[in-house]
Parts: sequence; C-alpha cells; structure tokens
Amino acid sequence: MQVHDVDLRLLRIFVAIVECGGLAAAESRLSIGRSTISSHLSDLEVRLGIKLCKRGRSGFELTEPGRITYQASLELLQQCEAFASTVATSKNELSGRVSLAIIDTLVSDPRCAVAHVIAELKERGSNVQFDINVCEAREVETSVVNGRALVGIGVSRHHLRGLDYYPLHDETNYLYCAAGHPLFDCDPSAVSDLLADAEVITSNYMRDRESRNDGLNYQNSAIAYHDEGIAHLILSGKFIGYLPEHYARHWVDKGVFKAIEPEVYRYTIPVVLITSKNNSASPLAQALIEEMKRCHL
Amino acid sequence: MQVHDVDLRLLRIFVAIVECGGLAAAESRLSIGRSTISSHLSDLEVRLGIKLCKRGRSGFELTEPGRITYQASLELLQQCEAFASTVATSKNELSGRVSLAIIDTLVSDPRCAVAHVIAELKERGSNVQFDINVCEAREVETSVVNGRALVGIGVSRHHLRGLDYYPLHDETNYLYCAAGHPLFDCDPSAVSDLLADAEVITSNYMRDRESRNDGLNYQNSAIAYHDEGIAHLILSGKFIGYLPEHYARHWVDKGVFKAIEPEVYRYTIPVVLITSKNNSASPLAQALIEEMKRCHL
DNA sequence: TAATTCATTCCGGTTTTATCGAACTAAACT
DNA sequence: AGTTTAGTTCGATAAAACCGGAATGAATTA
Repeated sequence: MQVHDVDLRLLRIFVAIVECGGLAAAESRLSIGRSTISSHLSDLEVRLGIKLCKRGRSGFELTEPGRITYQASLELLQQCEAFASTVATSKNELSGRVSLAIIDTLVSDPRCAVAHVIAELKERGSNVQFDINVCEAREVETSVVNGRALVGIGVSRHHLRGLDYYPLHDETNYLYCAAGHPLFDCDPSAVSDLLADAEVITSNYMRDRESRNDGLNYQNSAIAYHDEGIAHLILSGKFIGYLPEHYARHWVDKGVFKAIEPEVYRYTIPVVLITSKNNSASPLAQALIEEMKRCHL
Repeated sequence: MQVHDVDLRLLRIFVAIVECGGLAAAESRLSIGRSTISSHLSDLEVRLGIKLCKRGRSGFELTEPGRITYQASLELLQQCEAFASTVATSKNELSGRVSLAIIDTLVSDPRCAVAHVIAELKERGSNVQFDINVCEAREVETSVVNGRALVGIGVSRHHLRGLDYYPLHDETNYLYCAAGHPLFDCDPSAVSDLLADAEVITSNYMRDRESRNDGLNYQNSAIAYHDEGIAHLILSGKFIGYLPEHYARHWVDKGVFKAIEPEVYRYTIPVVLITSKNNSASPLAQALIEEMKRCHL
C-alpha cells in the first residue's frame, strides 16, 4: 500500500476517535483495543504527514489540520456511501439511509403501513438503513424542511411551502375522560354542566383558536404535544382531552377511558405523507414514497 | 473487511482493467500477475454483488452495471484525490483564527506593520480568520494572559510573568495643548507659570507615580486610557495631555494642537509584541509572530 | 505523594492478504 | 484437431495487518 494512498479504514477510525472524543472512548465503539487504535491513528498521521490531534490526560483536541481532515473525511466517507448506493441501484437494489419523522402513537393505528414499508424496502436492498424519529406534529414538518428527515408522516393543517403533502388516511379523535373523573360515571343529564367545569388538555391541534369552537373550557392548565403526554394527563382523572380513537381504544377496552358524547366531541384530521420537493430525487426516497402511497390505495 | 465496504485498491485495479481493455493488457500497467488481477476482479464482483464485465477469448466487454460502476469509480477516485489535496493543503497553508489585541491609535503610526502582516497571513492561507480587538494598554496584556488574544501589541513597563515581550519600535509622546487653551498662544516666558496651573490628563502611562516626575499638575480631574479620549479632552481646550507624536500630528498639521516645550515634556516608550508562553505553539501563532518580527527588523 | 486516567510503545502470536507460478478451461483462429 | 489467446483456479509462500497485554509515560486528581 502506498503512503499517499487513502485508507478508508483509517479514516473511519479517525472519525470515530474524533466523535468519541478520545481513544479510550472510541475503544468500545470500534470494539478494538486501545493500543491498536493508537497505532492506527499514528499510522494515519504519518501517512498524511500531519499531527491530527493533541491527546493525553490533558484532554483531546483536534489541531487545525486535524479539523480539516475530519471534515474532509466525513465528506469522503459520505461519497463512498453514494458510490455504494449508485452501484446498488445499478442492479436494481436499493441502498442508503432512510430517515423518517413520524408523529407519535401512529404505531397503534392498524392502518399505519410504516412497518410494512420498512419490510418492503429492506427486502429490496439489504443495505438500506433506517433512522426513525418519532416526534410531535410540528417537528415532523420541520424535520423534513431542514433535511433531517427524508420523509415525514404526520398531520398538518397549515401546509408549508416547499413541502408536498399526500393524504394517507383519516384519523378521528374523540374526547376522553378516565375513571376517577366526574364525567366518567355521571348521569347523562349532568354532562353538559360538568363539561363546562372540566379542564381540557391543550394539544397541538387545539393550539389553534379556530379548533376551539367546541365550547369547552381551555384554560391551558394542561398542555401536551405528544399523545402519550395527553394520555398521562387523562389517566390522572383531573383532565379530559382529545386522543386518536385507535390510541385511546387500549384504555377504553380496559374500562378506564370513556369517550364523552362521541357524536358531538370529535374531529377528523388527515394523516399525510410529507416530502420535500428538494431531496426526494434519490431512488431510495422515490421508492419509499411510492411504496407508502401504494400501501394506502 | 466487510463486504459492503468499499476497497479503493480494487476499484483502481478495476479501472485499470477497463482502460486497458482486459486482464492481460492490465498486467503490465499494474505490474502484477494475471492470476492476481483475475482474483481481485472477481473479489470486487463478489463484494458488489455484480457481474462487472464479460471477459474471455471472445473479447472484453463491460456489462451495464459495470459501466455504471466504472463511472462511479472514476468519480470516487477523483474525490479521493480531492481529499488528499485538501489535507495536503491544510499542512502548508495556514488556517484558523487569529485574535489580536492592539493598543489604540497604533494605526496612525506609519511604522505599524499590522496591516501588512494581516495581508501576508491571508495570502498564505485563505482560511485564516482575524479577530482584532483594539483596546487600552492594560487590556492588551490581560487579553494575552487569559487567552482571549493570541498575540498582543502594546506598551508595557511592568512585564508580566508568563508573557514574552519583543520590542518593535519606540513611540515618542509629547505634551499637547489645543487652540483655546491659555498655553496655546502664550508668550514663551509665561509658559512655566501657565503650566503650573494647567490640568494634565491622567493616562495609563501617567498612572504610575514614578512617571509623574515632570512637575506637572496632576489632579486626576481628567482621566482617559484611550488616546482618543485624551484627544477629546485636549480638544476641549481645558486640558493638556500626552499623546503619541504620530497620532497628534493630524491636529498639529491642522493648527489646532501644539506641543509644549517638546524638548522637555516628552517620553519614549517601546511598542512591544506580547505573546504568551503557552499558546504560541500553533503554526498560525508562530507565523504571525515571525512575520511581525520580520517586518520590524 | 499516591492513585487514576489516557495514551504510547513494544512484544508476540494469529490471521489475513498479496502474489506468483503451474495447471486448467474455454473460445477462437488456423 | 491443434494452436493460440484470455482468463480461472489452486496451492504455496512471504509479507502485512491486526490485536491484546504488559510496561511505560505523562498529566491530572485526591
């Protein structure tokens, strides 16, 4: 091997060291001994003719050329992945990293096809890697906008420019109370009075003034942007709040949740596939989107 | 070595084979035996999971994925060169952030080489960033001591431990009065009387008791640690004070300042380059210091 | 000062890789 | 069919890469 030849393995090790902040910490990540790492690192330094970092008991620190080398290494390794992806695509296989931003609790919806799509993509390319981020509604969109996620699945009413929205299915939300709350076992005639007093949880959807046309008592004394947070609050017996039917069903079946006048207190919102007009060019993104749509015909 | 890992050496061999149009021809170019080349090539095919080319007595021909792989290989190898070049450049080129603490009004001294040094460093590395802080004398030293500044340029009489001082040039200060002050147009014989009454500005230099051996009237009714502040005070016509000759010249030429008995009321202080024994190890600091000294030979 | 932590260096044994040459196969040319 | 050319396969071998452990060093912490 020539001295001037780039050795990707050494670069990977170097990157790991940098990201772990020292040889000792990199040990477990690389699962090779410290002495080995040390010699690899100094190997690289000799090859490049550069002192890459200061290290020792006094702390780990990149030199300026080290910083540059680190950045360049990341770039080169990225380009290697692109190479692999190009080659894989040429044989009709998918390859690369899929990053998904998904609104929380969607997993409990039986119509949710995410798992199926993952299986399908993995089937079509063993090199496909997944990076799934479950987050609240707003975050789904921002993740797609700023490129953290290739594709998002969530709900949205105020569509952002630069994003494409494709409706997958509708999600119906009901107003729930839990055992222990006055509304849980009350006489039907008392409902409207009790409702006027009940504190309602403010969720992402309910943050918009226009959504609060149900005459309920929004005091902002309980706010939660994740359904799981809302569930906690409802379970306390002190609040009532909207939840997707599929998510609440778990507790409804156990007899601890009850929907309050479901014919009145309900809203339906479409679950949408969110993609960016920018980064949907890669074959991987293409396949993901197509498959997602196909599953929701 | 993992299967999905890219091996640059194999890619180089593959490229050579393609460009030579067969294994036999590539033999001499790679100066390795045909059997070796053959096994390398099939290695690569196994790794990528692709049949790259047809070969045999019937002629050499790339498959379609082979063509794509060849193109992608060229690209990747190109990017490797770019990587190498980036890293190599970072070796010789200076890069990083230069923080300078400079005593104020030095810019008006024609012997001040700061601008020239900045130009020179920028020339030697387009990645160099500058962070210049113009401040009063004391601050120059403290900035270097606590690391806020890599290098300082200022005046100092009580050298601090841990700092290195390198004399650049001498700066002469005269005692000035401005139009409107009794001393400005007075009769030479009246000077000594008027001087006894004139209020003198206390500056950084004049804060030391030992410096106040000129018999003047220091009342501390006007204090300024920046030359520009001193200039303001002198311009008011109510005070007299010491200023560097090069800085005062501007107003002297316009006829609004006048030096008072310049043969008597003057002092000279060396302008020094101040560096810390700690952080002068970086190549950037090194270059800066060397260049600064070179300009002041 | 002692203990701790991080890193380097050296040692040796194991594994992997690179390489060559010889034997072999397959197609094409004579 | 025999020859030629191109490539493959198969050991064998030497080189190298790899790895962990012990000893050491250096700087920090107790």
